Amino acid sequence: MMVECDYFSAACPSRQLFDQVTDKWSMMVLSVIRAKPLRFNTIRRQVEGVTQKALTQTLRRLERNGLVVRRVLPTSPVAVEYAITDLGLSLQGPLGALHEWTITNLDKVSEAQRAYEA
Amino acid sequence: MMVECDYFSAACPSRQLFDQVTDKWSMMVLSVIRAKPLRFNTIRRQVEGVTQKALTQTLRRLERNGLVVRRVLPTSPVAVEYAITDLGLSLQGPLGALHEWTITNLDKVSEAQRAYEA
DNA sequence: CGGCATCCTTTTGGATACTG
DNA sequence: CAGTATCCAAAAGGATGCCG
Repeated sequence: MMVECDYFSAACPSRQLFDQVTDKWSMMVLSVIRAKPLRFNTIRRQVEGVTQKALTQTLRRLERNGLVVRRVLPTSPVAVEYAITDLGLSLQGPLGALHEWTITNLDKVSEAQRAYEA
Repeated sequence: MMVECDYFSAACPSRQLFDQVTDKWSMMVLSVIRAKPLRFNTIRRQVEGVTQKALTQTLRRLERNGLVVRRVLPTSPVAVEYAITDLGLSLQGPLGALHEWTITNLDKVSEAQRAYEA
């Protein structure tokens, strides 16, 4: 079933989802766990600049939205693994394209910024 | 020239650009002015929920990044028109794809959310 | 009409300490 | 190791008033 949704309506539920998937850290987290599931502190080390608090929040939201699954491994001490889901993988396409855009157009944007200051 | 940029490095300039183009209002503003240039208050009315302050900030940033051009029409009282640039148009592809994703996967996400609460 | 400036409230973010 | 809880600083957001 397709949800009825006006792109510009404040009530449109896809607006909120859009905000969540374009979150500052979500894209990077999804990327680092794409190849294989990773543990909390491994992700933390790879995503430079993320705090423990922010990473926890990001992972919870990703999990809640079905983009990531959390698995507790019964070792001692416990290990926790985060894996990307099929839904998460399907998001990577659009997200990657957007990131590609930022890379390829960084120069044009920088130039525009210099022009703007003048 | 392609910028050297490590996706996960905190110093990577594309990170900041990514944050800016995935801004809450940017996508909607770019969409509404896509067909033809619009004036400030017209945009404001179409993008439901945006405040005057937020719209001003969004437009300034879009302009600064070269995605939008601001034109002052010498009428009385003055009219100000915002038009999308070629760079802005090139961003619409990836941005639109991402928005498409949110629409088509809203159901799956909602289902995941229900599952998560349980 | 299209803003900018100010004020104030609310949200977010970082740092630190503590726990199973 | 993988968090939660707390506290404080910083940033964002809304409301209002004013101006060219």
